[in-house]
Amino acid sequence: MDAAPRSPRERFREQTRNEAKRVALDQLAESGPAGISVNAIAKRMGITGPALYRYFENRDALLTDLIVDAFNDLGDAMEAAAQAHRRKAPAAKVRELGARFRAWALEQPHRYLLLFGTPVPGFRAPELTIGLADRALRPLLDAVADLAPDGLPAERTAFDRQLTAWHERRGGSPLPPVVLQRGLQAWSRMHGLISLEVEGQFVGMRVDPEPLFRAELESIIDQPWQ
Amino acid sequence: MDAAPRSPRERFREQTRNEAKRVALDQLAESGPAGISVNAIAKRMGITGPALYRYFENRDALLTDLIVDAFNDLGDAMEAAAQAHRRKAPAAKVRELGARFRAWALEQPHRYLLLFGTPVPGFRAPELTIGLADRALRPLLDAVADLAPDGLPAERTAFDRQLTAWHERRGGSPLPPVVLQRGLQAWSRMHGLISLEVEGQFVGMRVDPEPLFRAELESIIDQPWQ
DNA sequence: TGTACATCAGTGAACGCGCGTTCACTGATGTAC
DNA sequence: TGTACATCAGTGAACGCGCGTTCACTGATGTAC
Repeated sequence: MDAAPRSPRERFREQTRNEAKRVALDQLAESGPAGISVNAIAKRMGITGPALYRYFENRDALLTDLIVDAFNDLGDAMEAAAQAHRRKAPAAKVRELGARFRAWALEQPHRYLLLFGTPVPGFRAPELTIGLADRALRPLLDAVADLAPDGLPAERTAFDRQLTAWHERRGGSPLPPVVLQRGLQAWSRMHGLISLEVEGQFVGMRVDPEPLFRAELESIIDQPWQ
Repeated sequence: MDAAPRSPRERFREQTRNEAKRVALDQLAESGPAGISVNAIAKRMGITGPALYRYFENRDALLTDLIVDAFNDLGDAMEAAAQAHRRKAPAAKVRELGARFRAWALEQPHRYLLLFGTPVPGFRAPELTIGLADRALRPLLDAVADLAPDGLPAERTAFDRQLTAWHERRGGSPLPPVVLQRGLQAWSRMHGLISLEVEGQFVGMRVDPEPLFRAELESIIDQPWQ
């Protein structure tokens, strides 16, 4: 988006900002959201705490940045995968995009939790994350929509209306409510398994979540459209 | 389990302990896990921080207590529901138990997150919670198992073996792996929707998660056994 | 190319805060004779 | 029933810690003439 950094000083600023964010992610991975502390990050970078205030207005601004970056990163990954598999059949697309989503989450679980986990206490995510989240999930929801046959019924219930309104707000071209519901179902099923996995629930059970995940994707693909 | 409190002093101790835990849950609801602080709880109770050390060895012991209580409470609720609906058909049982699970989670979302949410940073849940979690989920998994027809195939893959081993460890009588998988699927689908709901993801979308949840229960009931 | 000045990254001291936890104590409550 | 003693809930001071954030400063880097 932005043009390349202009002056050397600007370039330097950007480097430092990025390093701070990288270190913040390390802290997040090691100590959870509470570990993202201005002083701790600065110490790791070999500078003093107050120096960081040259780069971020305050701790919340830094946190917001991390979240925005993570959504963008996930969004990039999902769009790249959509692009890579664009010629495949809808079912195959769902498999690929689902796998990509899970892979992204497992590569950096702490980041996944930052986006979809328990809200960081005392931190109110800004409105803009709604749009970002939508971008990250859209390719998969589109692939699910492609599974649908023609001739599905239009709006019938109040719930259907909510779905349609939501879809309109995000600027989607009209789709039957059942399709939208299936999209949310896909998201929720993936999230259920991934969050249990990322939180370590399967470790104690000594069960590999991967086949479970694949089965959930198949269940989305195979589920009849009544 | 335990006999009634013996002396007046013991009774008093138990009262204070319970009040501390009640206040801790209030703090949890208001400020997240980080809000569960010895000093803050004591202040709310109108005593000083150190006084609480008469009742809990340290902060972690208090947290552990909260988790154990919550698992037991959920376990009680699920077993009571299983008892109440014991004469119904399997599908109806799954509906009732699923609804009970969600209701419990929504009644006290912070407690649900304490059990199934992002692990509290720096806090290692003791082994015993595994057994407690199992008790809480068992009635529902049993109901799902009751849905299964006879003659399902036995162990075939390495994954099947993991499922069987897990089920054996929890002391269950033999069941086909597909059935065990279906049970985990039910758990994961419920958790996916509930955790998204509890974290407020549906608020911004203005979509009511309740029909989605009911649809997920139906999907568990209707899913073919291949 | 050389000097004068403006910019700005980073420092170190300081602020008030809340945290978990220990310790020696006071004073009320319960127990034994 | 009355006294002597033991138990134990709760206090208040203190510990060291890390937090976010401000402020006046130093000194290096970049810019303009």
